[in-house]
Amino acid sequence: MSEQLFDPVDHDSVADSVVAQIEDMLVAGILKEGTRLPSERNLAELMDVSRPKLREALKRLEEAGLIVTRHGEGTFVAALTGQAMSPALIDLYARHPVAFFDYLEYRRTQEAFAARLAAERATAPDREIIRACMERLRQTWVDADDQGSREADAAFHSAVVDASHNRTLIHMMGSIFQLTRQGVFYNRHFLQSIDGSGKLLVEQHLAIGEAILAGEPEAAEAAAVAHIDFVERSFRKGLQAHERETVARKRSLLLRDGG
Amino acid sequence: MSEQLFDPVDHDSVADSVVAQIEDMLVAGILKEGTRLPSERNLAELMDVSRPKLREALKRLEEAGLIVTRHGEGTFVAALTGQAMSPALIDLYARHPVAFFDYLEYRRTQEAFAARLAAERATAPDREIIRACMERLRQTWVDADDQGSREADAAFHSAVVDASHNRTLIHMMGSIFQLTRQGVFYNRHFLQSIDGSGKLLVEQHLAIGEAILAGEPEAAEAAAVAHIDFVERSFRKGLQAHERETVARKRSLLLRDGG
DNA sequence: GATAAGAGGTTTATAAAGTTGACCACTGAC
DNA sequence: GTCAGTGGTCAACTTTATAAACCTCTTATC
Repeated sequence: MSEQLFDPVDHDSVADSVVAQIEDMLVAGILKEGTRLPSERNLAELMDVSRPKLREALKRLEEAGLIVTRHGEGTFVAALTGQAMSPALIDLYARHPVAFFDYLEYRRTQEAFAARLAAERATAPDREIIRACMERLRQTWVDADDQGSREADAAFHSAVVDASHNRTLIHMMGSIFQLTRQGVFYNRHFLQSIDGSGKLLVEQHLAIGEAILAGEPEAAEAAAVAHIDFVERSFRKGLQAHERETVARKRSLLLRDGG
Repeated sequence: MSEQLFDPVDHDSVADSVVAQIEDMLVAGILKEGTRLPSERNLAELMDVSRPKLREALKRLEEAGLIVTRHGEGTFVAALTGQAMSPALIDLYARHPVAFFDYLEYRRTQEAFAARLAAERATAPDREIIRACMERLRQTWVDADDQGSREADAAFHSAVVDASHNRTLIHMMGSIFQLTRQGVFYNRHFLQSIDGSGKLLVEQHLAIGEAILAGEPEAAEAAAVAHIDFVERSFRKGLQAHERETVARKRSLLLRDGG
């Protein structure tokens, strides 16, 4: 957190700007894996930069694992997802908070679907696992065990998806949980923005679990949607509060230093 | 609207970045009129730029009427508001869409307050003027007269504030209406984002007016809040739709050019 | 198999932008 | 009148970016 009223300017180079734009297009899904980029000469012209500077940017993107260049053939978006998201894509997402809202939007529909199917199809072993996860969620909250809570959260959602017995869903959600498991969005700022203590989160997880165990598809779906809605509202509020804090701090700096 | 998949990079100079940061601080209310900026040597160090480049930026801000420099004394934020907002501040606000939300937030409370007082205190002449404004709103909508609608809108809100008989409120809202009267936010994009036709807007204005004429403070206040809430929701939706359109267009460009 | 076009890869010279540092003039406090 | 701190100006140097030329690889065509 800066204590300064005036921030140092970015001094972004031309290559920095090119990298930023291409990364934004990757995050937004405009550029998908396998896509061939325009030739270097063409792209340099489109982006109004010199070819050496464009090449500098492309080299950095290649070193980050986001693109591949082939001598004599062209430049392509690298394979970013498969069984799991590539480290390159995970790192990219982590540096783009806006991706979190898309991530939640996707998760909302997928997890509502998963919760509904799980309520209909959970087997006895599925129920055992879900029950165990629920207990673990309670216990790690009581123990104020952050790392444990994160693992319990991911285990719970994974168990719900497994209980849906829909292979495609299980497969696709594997990549999504990669983000959660590696703590991409579970950072200090995020956790603080939610309810202070996290108790509401635990209760929401338990509500989903109980609806599944009771075999109530509508209730399970509604609880899953409510959970993700809550997370999104909290996160948005946290961002807005952070922005206001920054502005207020700068205002107070001005008063302190004389104005 | 760009038809290109890749946009030219900004090529912002160091001076551009300095100007942008200081303008942001002016819009955010961090730097207020009369405030003395740090010395050039100090500010250059804080912002991590050379002194000649800082001076280039300050010169542009001075030419824009936002700051004043005095040889041997220092650099100060110019007088930006008084009876009315300075052209410099109006121009600055126009270039910062985020200011619109603050503007609406401020208007919401002020106009709710004004509507309530107007319902309690409107005299017979006040009512005549408000009635005439309501008729003008209806007529300009029927005639599809955009310019007339804009003028009728401002006249109506101004009449409501006048009917409140609170001198401070009348005085303060004068500057706010400056923005509306000069069409700062009533641009094509904004009008399109609201309901397509604007009929709902007219109905909301009439609801406020009718509550005032009927002498119902609570109803007048609620109608004013609902009106501003509607405008804000519509504008926010318009911005989001615009962003999605841009992303979708770039995606379709990729498919068309081969991918 | 040879050729051509279009791709990526490298290097040099030049131009543009930015920084460093020194000095001048004005203002206000003492 | 002096001094410190402010804005104002300018030259020399460094860094960044651009333009242009050339090399090497790949693929399609004949």
